[in-house]
Amino acid sequence: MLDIRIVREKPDWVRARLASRGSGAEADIDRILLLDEARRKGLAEVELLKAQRNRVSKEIGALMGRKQFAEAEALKVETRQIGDQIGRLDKEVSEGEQQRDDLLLTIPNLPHESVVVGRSAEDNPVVRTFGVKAEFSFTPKPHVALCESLKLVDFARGAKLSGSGFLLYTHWGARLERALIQFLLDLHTQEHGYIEVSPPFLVQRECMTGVGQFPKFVDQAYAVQEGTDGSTLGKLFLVPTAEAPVANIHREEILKESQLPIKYCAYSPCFRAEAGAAGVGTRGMIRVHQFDKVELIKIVDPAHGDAELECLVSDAERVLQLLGLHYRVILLCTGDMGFASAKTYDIEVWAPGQGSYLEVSSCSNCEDYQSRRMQLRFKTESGENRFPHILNGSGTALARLFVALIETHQQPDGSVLIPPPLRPYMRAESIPVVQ
RNA sequence: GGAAGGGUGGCUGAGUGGUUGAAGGCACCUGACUCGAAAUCAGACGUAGUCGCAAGGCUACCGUGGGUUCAAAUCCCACCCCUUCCGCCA
Repeated sequence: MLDIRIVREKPDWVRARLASRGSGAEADIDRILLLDEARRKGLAEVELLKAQRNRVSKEIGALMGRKQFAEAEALKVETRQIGDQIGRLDKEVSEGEQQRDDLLLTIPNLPHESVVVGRSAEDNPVVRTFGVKAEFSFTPKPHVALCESLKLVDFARGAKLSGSGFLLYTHWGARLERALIQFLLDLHTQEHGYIEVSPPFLVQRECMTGVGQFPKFVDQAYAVQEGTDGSTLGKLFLVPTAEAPVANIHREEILKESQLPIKYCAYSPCFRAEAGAAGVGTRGMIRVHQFDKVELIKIVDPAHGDAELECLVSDAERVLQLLGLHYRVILLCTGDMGFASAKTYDIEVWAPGQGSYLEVSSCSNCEDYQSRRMQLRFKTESGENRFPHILNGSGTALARLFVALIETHQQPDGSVLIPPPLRPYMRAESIPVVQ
C-alpha cells in the first residue's frame, strides 16, 4: 500500500501518478485524505483524554497507598466519565482508521518514473529480443496436435477429472514437466544464487493481502473449506503463484541490513480461477486453471531495487537462452502493469505453432508497496527501520514454456528434439514418435 | 481430535491489579582504561502512531480479540500458536 504520509504531503503528485495507470483509483484519494484528517483530529482528542486519565489514575493509586479512601473515591467518580468518553472516541477513531486503510488497500502502486505512459498492451515498448523465429522446412504443428500425436497431454481426460482448464500430462509429457521444474530450480539455485524453498500451496488471507492479491482480486482465487464445514471457507486459498507464500516469509519481521539481498526460488503449482478471462475453456495449454511455475523472489535494499530488477529479468531470460528459444522482453506501460508493481518487464517466448509470442515471465519491482502491506522492514546500519523493495519474477511459467519448447524443437518426423541442457533431466535426446 | 504445560523486549528470564514500557543476565552499540585486544567500569539500547522547526511531549503495544476496573503483563471469557503425551493418519 501507499505511504499515507506521501499521500498526505503530495496528493496532487500521487493522483497524477495513479491517473497514468488509467484505473481511476486517483478518485479515492480525496476520501482517504478526509478520513485521515478526521482520524488524526480524533486521535489528538482521545490521547489528551487518556493522558488525563492516566494522571488521575496514578493519583488514585497514591491516595490508596496513603489510605485516603474518600479522596480516592471522589477521583474515581470524576474519571469514570472520562473513561466513557474515551470509549466512544476510541471506537470512532479506529473505525475511521479501518475505513482509511481498507480504501488504501485498494489503491494500486505508483508507477516508476521510467515506465512509459500508455493505455494498454499495445503501448508496451519492446526492450530487446533474443534469437530469431525458428525456420521450418515444413509447416510447424501447434502444440495441441503435438501433444496428441506424442501423447504428452491427455486433454479430454484432464477435463474429465477436473473440468476444462486442467491438464493431465502423460508419458513423456509428464516427464518433460518434471524435468523442466528440476532444471529451473537447479539453474537458479546453482548459477544465480537463489535459495530454494518449498512453500505451502495453501495460504491464509494475510499472505494474499500482503502481496496485493487481496482485497481487489479475491474473485481470481480458489478459496477452500474443510469438508462441508462452511464456516471454514475462506481461511485458506490455493496459491495463484508462489509469490504469495514466499514473499511473505519474512512478513512482520525486522531484518538486519546485512541479511539483504535475500533471494528465494520456489516451485509451486499455480491455481487461477481466471474468472471472466478469455481463452479459458478452449483446448490447449495457453490459459489454464492450474499450471506449474518456478518463481523468483528478491528482498533488497531500496537503493538497489532498480538494478536488481534488471538482474532478475536476465536470470529469467537465461532459461530461454539455454533452451534455445526465441523471445522478446517488453516493458509494460503504466496502463498495463499489475496492481502492486512499480515497474514490470514481461518476457514473451515465440511459439511457432501458434505463430505468436507467449508471456512466460513477468518480472516486477513492487518497491515498498508489498513490504509496507506486510510490515516487513530492515534495520539500517544507523538503526533506522526501512521498508525493503520486494521483487518477483517467473523463472518461468511452465505450461507455456512447454508449448514453446515442443513447438520450436519439433522435427520433420514429428518427434521433438530436447535441448542439450535439458537432456540430463529427460534422460533422452528427443521425445520419440509414438509407434 | 483428547489431556497437560506454556506464549513477556534480539535471546534468556522476573513480574498475580497502582510511577512497570516492563527487574536481573546475555548479546549488540558508545565512551573510559590499554600500544591493541580481553577483562573491568560508565552509559546507551524495543515497535508504532501522533503533536512539534527542533529539543522533546503524549498515546498505544507483554500471542490475538473482547470484558471487568479510576487503573490490567497481572483478574474473567473466547480464539490462535508452540511443547509433551494419547488417538487417528500420508
